[in-house]
Amino acid sequence: MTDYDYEEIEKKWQDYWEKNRKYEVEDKAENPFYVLVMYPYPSGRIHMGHVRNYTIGDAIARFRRKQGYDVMHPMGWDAFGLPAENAAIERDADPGEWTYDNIEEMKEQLARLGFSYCWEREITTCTPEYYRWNQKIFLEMLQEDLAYRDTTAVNWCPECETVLANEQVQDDLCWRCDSVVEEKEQHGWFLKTTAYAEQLLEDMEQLGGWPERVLEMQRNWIGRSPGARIEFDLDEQEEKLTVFTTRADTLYGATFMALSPQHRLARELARGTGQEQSVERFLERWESGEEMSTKDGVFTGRYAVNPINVEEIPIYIADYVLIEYGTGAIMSVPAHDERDFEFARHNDISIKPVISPAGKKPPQPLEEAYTGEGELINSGSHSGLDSETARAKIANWLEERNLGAATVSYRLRDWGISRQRYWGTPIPIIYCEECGVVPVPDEQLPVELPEDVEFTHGENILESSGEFVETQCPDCGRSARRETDTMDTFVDSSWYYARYCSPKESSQPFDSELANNWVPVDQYIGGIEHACMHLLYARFFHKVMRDFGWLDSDEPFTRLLTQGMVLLDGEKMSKSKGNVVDPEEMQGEYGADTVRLFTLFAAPPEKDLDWDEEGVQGAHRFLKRLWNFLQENKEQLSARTIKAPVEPELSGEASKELFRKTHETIGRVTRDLEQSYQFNTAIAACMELYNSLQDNFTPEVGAWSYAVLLDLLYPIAPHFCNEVAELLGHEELPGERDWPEWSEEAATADEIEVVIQVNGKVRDRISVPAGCPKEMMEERALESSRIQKYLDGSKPKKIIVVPDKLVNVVV
RNA sequence: GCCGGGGUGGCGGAACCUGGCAGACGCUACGGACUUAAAAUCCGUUGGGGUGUAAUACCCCGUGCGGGUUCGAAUCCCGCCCCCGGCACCA
Repeated sequence: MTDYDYEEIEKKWQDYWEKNRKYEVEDKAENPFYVLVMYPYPSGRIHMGHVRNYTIGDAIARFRRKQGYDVMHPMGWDAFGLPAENAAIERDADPGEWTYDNIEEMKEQLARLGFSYCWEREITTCTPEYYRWNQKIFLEMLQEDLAYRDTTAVNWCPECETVLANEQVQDDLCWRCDSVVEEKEQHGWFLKTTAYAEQLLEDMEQLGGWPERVLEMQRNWIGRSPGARIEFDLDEQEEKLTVFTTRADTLYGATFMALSPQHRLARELARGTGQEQSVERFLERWESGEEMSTKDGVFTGRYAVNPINVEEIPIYIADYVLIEYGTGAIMSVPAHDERDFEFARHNDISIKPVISPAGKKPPQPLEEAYTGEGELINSGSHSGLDSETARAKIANWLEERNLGAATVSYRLRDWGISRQRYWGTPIPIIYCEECGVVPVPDEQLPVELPEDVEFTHGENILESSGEFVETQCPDCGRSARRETDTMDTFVDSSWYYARYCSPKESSQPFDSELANNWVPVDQYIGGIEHACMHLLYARFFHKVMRDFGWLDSDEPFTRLLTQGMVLLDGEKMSKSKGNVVDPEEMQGEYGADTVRLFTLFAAPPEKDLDWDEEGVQGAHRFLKRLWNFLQENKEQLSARTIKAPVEPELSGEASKELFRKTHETIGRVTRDLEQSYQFNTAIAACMELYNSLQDNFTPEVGAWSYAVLLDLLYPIAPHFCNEVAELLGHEELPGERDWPEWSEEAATADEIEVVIQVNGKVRDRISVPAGCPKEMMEERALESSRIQKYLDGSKPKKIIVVPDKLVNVVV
């Protein structure tokens, strides 16, 4: 009897897969299935989060292959980014070399875990062959007015020394390093994600295969809010004041206006009103960062005219008005908005109720704002309307007079992609004193990263390259300067899934025909932390590329699985806490198949998984038991070809039960994997089958049943299953043969144990033939002596019979 | 505050969609076998309480809390509590 030598076995099959190029797939597959896992940043070491992510992906890929699909399961590297550059600054390393070395190392680690990638499709985003297409796409967007340059307040991460997009700031902290983000005025390039806000929302209808949680997060992030834009005339001024409101129905109740302290008219309005000093004092307090509340504000000395009733209302500057939402100015209706109410009370501004809650009169004086809907009062010709109708009518009324219009406001901002860092895609723009902003012409792409740079903190490294910065204007030929910012690395990952379909394409980002054959990705797998970053950007890119005519589909990822985190003792693993479990160590100690098995068994994929070494040992024990079972029953299990037994030919209870259990298990595992990738329950079913195999082993069913078990476990523990099948002399290995078939009928027992209840409580169990008629079940139930006892000679009130399940006797 | 997800043994989790034996499967713990001994392995017990026996057995309670629907509720409905996540002076 030989021991289960996972080390040797795993090495052997990994070599076999590599040598025979088992996981390559044709560009034009007949039966395509695209499984994609979020590619890693090549930090040099894989961690448990990667292992979990890639194990799920690999099991899905192997399962679908066995189902007969042509599976594309590619892998690549999110190879631009800060760590390489920091290594260059701190250790004088070459960022490219550092990155490529890491890639080599991680590739080996992935291979040791037995992942079945199409390595010939590998992409590395820091190569000019890849990033030149970032540049191309950017220029196309520029042409279509989807990219623009602007100077605004941006998020600055002092640690990363770069600007961040709004999505990359979480609770005022940098998503990557958790530093507090600062506000800074800076120029930069933006992509018009807002132009697609509506589609990004609408097309969620097509994303039935996404977790509701992620869709909800994106919905919140986009923050659609339908309302109206309304223009207010200013007294003695040419300018108008534009506001956004969701409550145009309360327009008659607007008794003041409020501007954000950052509004461009904030200072200007006060000029010549005698309020200059108060305004100036307030703004200085505000600018110094003083803590303020809803009550804080100052009168500008000016008035605006409410367009609907021509009333003059005072204009204030108020701390509670945000510059970044709507127009940075609001019409204030204290009777119907809590904040406006508080401000009005504190600053002695009149409060005028214009909405009355269903059938009631608003109390006088008003104790609090009524923010609900109702019937319009004090609203001139619009009085008597309900809120909803009034909103439409008033918007119409304004539009006819050119004073406003119905509009939709979004929380989503355009995506700022400029990064003041070296290790990224150069933005292909040239600044010429004569011609202004000039795009780099196609034939000059790629704009490559220069090597004559000095790696230092504190400044944009690209600036230090004379060779790079100094250039000629493509239009006029005079000397000009290149843009020295690089692109956000999320640009790379926004379209990489399409590049995998034609990774070596050299005349365009990807071959549309090939991409349309694979895209959208059938199953995408990754962490939920990308819900409002990568997953939103990729959806945006996909729609843009569709509108360029490059893709047919509306969405990049049909189904999305967001796997949970890997924890240790309920805590996130981190180097600083020193509670990191090293995948390599685990794989060395128990083998890749065990690590894979445990990872998939310990929790459903979308939940967090607490790493538990005793659980790992349990998984290892299961494989060893299967191995030993083979060793002990080798002769009876051996077979060249696997033939499913036919039920009528079976003799004996054990054979029949094992036959039934095997069919049942195939059904359960197939459903678990196909519908929701619930590997944990699928594995539990396999363990049950093994338990039954031990209890009910017979030569006539055993060999087949054991072979089926290998098929079912193959996606999870591929080395093990192949090895065992080979030892048994199977002509075709689990990795090559089809997913087993089953029938519902064969999975159903001839005799079924049904429960007999009295008043809903189980009192007895009897065995009846499957499909037993109701009358017979009822009769048999009443015959039971235990039931008789409860009946106590009296007649049952009612009897409920559920075929093949139970009889409930009501007394 | 608004929205989404969740609450089941000592632990991870199953059954929830589609009402019908709660606790599958695994881990831990305990007891036993094997061993000079230990590890490994194997067998048994493992929600709480009780009755009973050599033993098979039997009864009551139990899925966050309170109500409802139903012959029957972890599952469906209503109200509440708690936890996790997203958004948040968003006009």
